[in-house]
Amino acid sequence: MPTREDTELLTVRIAELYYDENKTQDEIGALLGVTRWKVGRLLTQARERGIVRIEIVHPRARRLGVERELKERFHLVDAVVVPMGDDTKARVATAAADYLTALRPVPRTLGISWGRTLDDVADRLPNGWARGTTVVQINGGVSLNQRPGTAATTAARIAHKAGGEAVLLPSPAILERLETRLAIEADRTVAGVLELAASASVYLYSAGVADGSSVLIDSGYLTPDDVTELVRKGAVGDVLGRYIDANGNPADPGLDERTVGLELDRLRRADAAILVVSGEAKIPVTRAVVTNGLCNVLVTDENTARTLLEERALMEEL
Amino acid sequence: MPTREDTELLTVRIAELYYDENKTQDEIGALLGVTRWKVGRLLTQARERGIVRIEIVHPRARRLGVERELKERFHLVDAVVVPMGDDTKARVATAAADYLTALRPVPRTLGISWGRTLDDVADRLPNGWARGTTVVQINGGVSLNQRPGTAATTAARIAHKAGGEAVLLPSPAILERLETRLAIEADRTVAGVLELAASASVYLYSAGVADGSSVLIDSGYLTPDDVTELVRKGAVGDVLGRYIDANGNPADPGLDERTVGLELDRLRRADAAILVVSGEAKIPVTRAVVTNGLCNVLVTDENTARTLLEERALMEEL
DNA sequence: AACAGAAGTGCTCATATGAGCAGAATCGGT
DNA sequence: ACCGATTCTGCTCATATGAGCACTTCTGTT
Repeated sequence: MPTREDTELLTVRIAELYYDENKTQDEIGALLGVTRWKVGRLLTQARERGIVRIEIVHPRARRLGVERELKERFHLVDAVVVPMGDDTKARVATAAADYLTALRPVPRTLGISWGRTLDDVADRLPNGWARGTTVVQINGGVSLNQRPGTAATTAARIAHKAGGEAVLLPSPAILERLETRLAIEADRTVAGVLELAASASVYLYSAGVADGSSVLIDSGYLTPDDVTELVRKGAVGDVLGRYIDANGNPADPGLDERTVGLELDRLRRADAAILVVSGEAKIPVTRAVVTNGLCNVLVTDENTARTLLEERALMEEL
Repeated sequence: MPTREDTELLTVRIAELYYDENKTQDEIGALLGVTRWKVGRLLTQARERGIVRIEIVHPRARRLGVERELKERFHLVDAVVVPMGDDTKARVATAAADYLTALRPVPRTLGISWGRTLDDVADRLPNGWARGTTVVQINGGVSLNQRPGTAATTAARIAHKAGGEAVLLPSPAILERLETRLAIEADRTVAGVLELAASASVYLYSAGVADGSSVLIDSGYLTPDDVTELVRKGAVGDVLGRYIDANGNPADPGLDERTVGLELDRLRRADAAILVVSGEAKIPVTRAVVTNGLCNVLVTDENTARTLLEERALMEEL
């Protein structure tokens, strides 16, 4: 009787002849003394069982299978997953730019956050990616930043490449007192921008990690101690400058009320709320965003995607 | 006009849909707005240009392409090349065992050398690999070895698994004086074995490196100094206990005349002279054997094979 | 501007291949 | 040892695919 071992060896030989030598299944059958149907079946098995591995090696390759799983498990409209590489972050940014360029209908108004990731995406958008799209900032700026103007230039660049207008949010990200926030939001300019932001159909944003590396610390809005305290309260990271816990709720409601920018709830009703994230550290925030409907399109790397899916799979086993 | 970049991206998308999503070329064409013929052509390109990489992942996988090149360049009857892995040596041994098992016609008499490699091959031969094949040792034994009997047991094991008889060569590998060698070869038993060895149709042997690691040093036939001297004379390694230079000639004719065993020339006229080698260190001997017709079947690892081919390619560029 | 050669395109047609199915072989439990 | 259930096998047939071929479109040269 043919043992498991034998069949496997036969399968390997068949795979070699088929994929390396471009022989036809018929020829292989004749050569190895099996029917061509068996050859076909063993080839299917070989692919299924991973003996034959077909890989697409390209910086712009995607992981369609993982994307499908993500969409299904997290009820997303779309997902873009790029394979890992030494330039993973760049690949994710390129993928986001590609996605935005291909997005139909082309958004009349696009709301964006700011940060390193968004900057990378702006870099990679081609000129003419849209025709006359208005780009509006959806969370408070970084006037205190060492690299002044980054937030503003990101929006300006994206708008410029679309042949459209950039609308900046002339406000700090976080204010010291609730009253100040209310006052500044009452200001006609700021109110107008926020209104425009709320009217956008598409949002593109990233997320920050709740640790010492936060841009909000760099920018002087928070101290490292503030962040430690936030983490103690359950914060996993920030979206649009707002720190959320694993359930997608503000980790510190008091702080949240002093934060200027789009309400997170608005994201749930957007045509496209596109979260762009990459890197091991951001997995917890990403999970929070994705499990709580704070985005409906996720652009990320394979590692992040798979981690999210694994955890979810484990949970379902209970 | 479509730029190179565009086409490449299109190719990647097509490859993903075809290989990851099992869509038909027709469907892909419709989906991406190109004719199905273009889809087919781009897929061919993708394979050629390495964007799509198809790999057979299995310890018993082989490298048929490299094998073909080896056969052609070195005028071999056959070549077996296994992919690298953490168990490369084991793979090569298994491949040699497979080859021997599949060899037709089944040899009535098989001549073998001894050593670690041959031992590994013996281990991996299945019971009943042949029916009644006589296994004869073709070079002097290792009576002085710390692990006594290895050489004898190798032959015995191979013979046993074939349901045949083992014939051992009861002689030291190297003698101190030419006269002694002549005397021992004149002895009826030894002469008989050598005659039988010369009558074999198939030979299976490995090769040794000319350095301190040589089994002939371990066995006490040579001192490290002897080997250093041999290297000075151009020795690259030994085959059947005989040290050869890059041209396949005895590195030290005097020594060669004191070595007991089959003449290397006999290998050139064998139906199958199967060399089994693995490992970076053995590349020089392998090259010597292979370029000088001292084997007509080579069983080795991918690294060795590719190195031999590259060198050859370089030479041809001149 | 004209043109030869190369590269690319859409097509026909022969062939390779997978889906689906009925019968054979094998398995596992009593 | 029996029989029901599953797996395996060889097949038909519809479909997917690559080779080959005119024809078009570039490209670079005079």
